[in-house]
Amino acid sequence: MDKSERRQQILQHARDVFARRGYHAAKIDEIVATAGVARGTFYLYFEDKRAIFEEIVDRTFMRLGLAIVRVDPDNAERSVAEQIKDNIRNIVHTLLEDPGTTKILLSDAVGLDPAFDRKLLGFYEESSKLLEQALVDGQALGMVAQGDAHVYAMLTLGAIKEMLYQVVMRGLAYDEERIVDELFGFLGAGYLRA
Amino acid sequence: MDKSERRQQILQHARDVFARRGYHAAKIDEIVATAGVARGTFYLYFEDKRAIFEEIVDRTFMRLGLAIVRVDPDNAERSVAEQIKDNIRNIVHTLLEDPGTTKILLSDAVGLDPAFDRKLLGFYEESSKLLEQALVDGQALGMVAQGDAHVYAMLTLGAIKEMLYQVVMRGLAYDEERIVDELFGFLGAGYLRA
Amino acid sequence: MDKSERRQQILQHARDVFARRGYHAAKIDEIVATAGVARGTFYLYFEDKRAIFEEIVDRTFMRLGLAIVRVDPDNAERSVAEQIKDNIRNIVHTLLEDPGTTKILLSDAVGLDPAFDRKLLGFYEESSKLLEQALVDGQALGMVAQGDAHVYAMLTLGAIKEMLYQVVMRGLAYDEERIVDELFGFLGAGYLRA
Amino acid sequence: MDKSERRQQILQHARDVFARRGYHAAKIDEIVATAGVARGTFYLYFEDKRAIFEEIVDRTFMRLGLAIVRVDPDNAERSVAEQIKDNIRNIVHTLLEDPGTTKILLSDAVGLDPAFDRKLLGFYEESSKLLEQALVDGQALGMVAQGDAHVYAMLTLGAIKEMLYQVVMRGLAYDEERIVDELFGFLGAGYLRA
DNA sequence: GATGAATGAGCGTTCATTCAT
DNA sequence: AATGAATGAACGCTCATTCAT
Repeated sequence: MDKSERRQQILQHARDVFARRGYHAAKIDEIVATAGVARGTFYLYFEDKRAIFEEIVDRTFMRLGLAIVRVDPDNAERSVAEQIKDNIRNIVHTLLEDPGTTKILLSDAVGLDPAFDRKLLGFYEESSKLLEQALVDGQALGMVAQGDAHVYAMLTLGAIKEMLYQVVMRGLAYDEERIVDELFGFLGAGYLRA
Repeated sequence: MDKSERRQQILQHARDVFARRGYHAAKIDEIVATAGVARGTFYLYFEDKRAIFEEIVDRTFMRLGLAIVRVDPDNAERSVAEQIKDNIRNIVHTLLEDPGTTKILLSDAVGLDPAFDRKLLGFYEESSKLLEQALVDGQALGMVAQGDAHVYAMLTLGAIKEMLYQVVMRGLAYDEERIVDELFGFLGAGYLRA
Repeated sequence: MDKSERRQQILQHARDVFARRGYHAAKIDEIVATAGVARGTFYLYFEDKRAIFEEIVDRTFMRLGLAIVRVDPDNAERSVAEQIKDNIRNIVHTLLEDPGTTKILLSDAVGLDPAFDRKLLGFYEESSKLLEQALVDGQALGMVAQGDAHVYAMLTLGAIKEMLYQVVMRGLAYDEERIVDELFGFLGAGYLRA
Repeated sequence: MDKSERRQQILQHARDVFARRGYHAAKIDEIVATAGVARGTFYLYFEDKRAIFEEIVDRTFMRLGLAIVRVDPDNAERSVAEQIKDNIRNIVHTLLEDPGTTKILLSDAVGLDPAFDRKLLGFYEESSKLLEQALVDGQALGMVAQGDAHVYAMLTLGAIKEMLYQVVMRGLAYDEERIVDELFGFLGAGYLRA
């Protein structure tokens, strides 16, 4: 087994243990036992417990980053709304294809400590900036309501996060496309009718 | 200083320390030093570290429970929508009048351990049940869009949570009524315009 | 309730708690709760936990001291053997009329710490000195076998202690006179027959 | 140093510290300092403080168990009495070859807590059952006085325990064979002569 | 590179004792 | 005298990390 496979193997099992136990209750002992390597070996591949956790989160951030495609207002084939829906679909799909990591991201990584909070906030900031930009573009095209695009972005983020949080934490059996449709419909028209 | 004042005093400072450090980085030593009591005194009033944290969260749950008023579809004075807005206002107000506790609730208490996760999930379940009922009533009156009320409730919850999370974590200076209006507007019409 | 009654009351309940829990597991809290006095009151009557325990043991030593009557070789009415038997009877009776204290003496007080060990050893030394003197007198009268009277005293002490230890620890239902007879018979003739 | 040597090393020094201080006054700190290992190392080899103490006592029980040989009434070479004397010799020898452990057994382990009391009582029960059986056999052969064999066993046990207790606690300089002879003589004929 | 025994800083908790009322 | 709230020294144990083999 070569170095990078070994690394993967540890990473994978660490993710399982973190997802099952949460950050603090996840012991290095359980991770190495699960991964089938010696305790010292763990430290050959990762600086410390915090680092491997951070890497798991960072990888998810990266996968999410790839899932989000910049909205192009001039795209002749797909409207801004469609592109937003595509993004929602990609995000939902990315997060639900690995529920363990999603649980780590939406639950275990939250409130870990001030430094991690900043990292999380930074990522959400970045993501909502992307969305915000798309919304501003959409507003110029009349496709997005006039209003605080920054707030819209936050609310959207919150709706997505909660939906997925509930799904992974409670094992709700919502179909991915169903989730996407609900989210998109909600963004489109809310639900209150005067 | 009588017993209940002393209890309050410890509770207050514990809340500050938890909010500043997060659950695990909050040491009993810092709590008692901040509260100006001896280590042993802490244990006269609280079973253990976990118990005081749980009490802080429980009290917030209770305050929130009081803030939420059951929506009455037959109320002649306030429409379902207005009552929902009142509830949003109450929730936002309750959480923003004590940002430290809100940070604890929305950040530190998340992913603490499986038992606490269940408690959290339980509270959100209960809250969204209330909202869901209101939405179902609203649907009967034609005031809420046909659609999965349970999903609407989750998305609403997520939007509120994220908005307040951002406000308390980043110290965003949004006016309470502004937040309420944005949330209500969002629930009312989303933002995407075909 | 006057001072000495109050003292008695605490002492009595302390004895019960020590007997039930053993020295270390007996908490001042339980003693005062059982005695129905405030924690501070305890310290008005006793120096500290160790002191009350020591007093319980000392009182038992004193009661035992009174139970043991110096053997008079010139006593015309009762032979040395009879006087020894009387002593055994008194000791057994004294210890079995208060099994809780006996358990404290034979179990809880043992191995408490080096200082207490010395106290115990001192008491046993003193007691066996008394017996030893009686045996030496008996040897002069030809009523006690020639042999190391000091050893005889130790073995006698051990036999009595073990018998009573078993009785109080296991609640064996031996009749006092039966115990006395067995002990006396044992001292008289052993049990091995060539 | 391999695992079992390291274990021995810790066990040995723990025994010394327990013997010197008694169970409660023996601190893990002193044990590890004496053994020359780190605090954590202790816990690699032993579950907790109680466990290492229990192991010390259990090992002594086991050594004693091996020292006691079932008495065979049909043994043509050694009479029941001789076999009993052999057993006394073995017991005395086993306990005096390691006075520290004997002090632990006869002093520190006594009255530790109800659970340990039961363990102790259980061992003494078992041991005296063996002796009792031998005595019953001896009675059938006319070599042991008619009488309550169970009581004889207890008294014998007590005599042995006290003798060794005094020897190890006070450092009495009795020769092993002397002790055996005294004990055996005592069992044989007691000392009172009408 | 891999191992796993060893390390030791760190923390929550207990409980005998004190002391202001 | 009585109370009981307050104290703080003390200690067992955990577990992430290191390092000799």
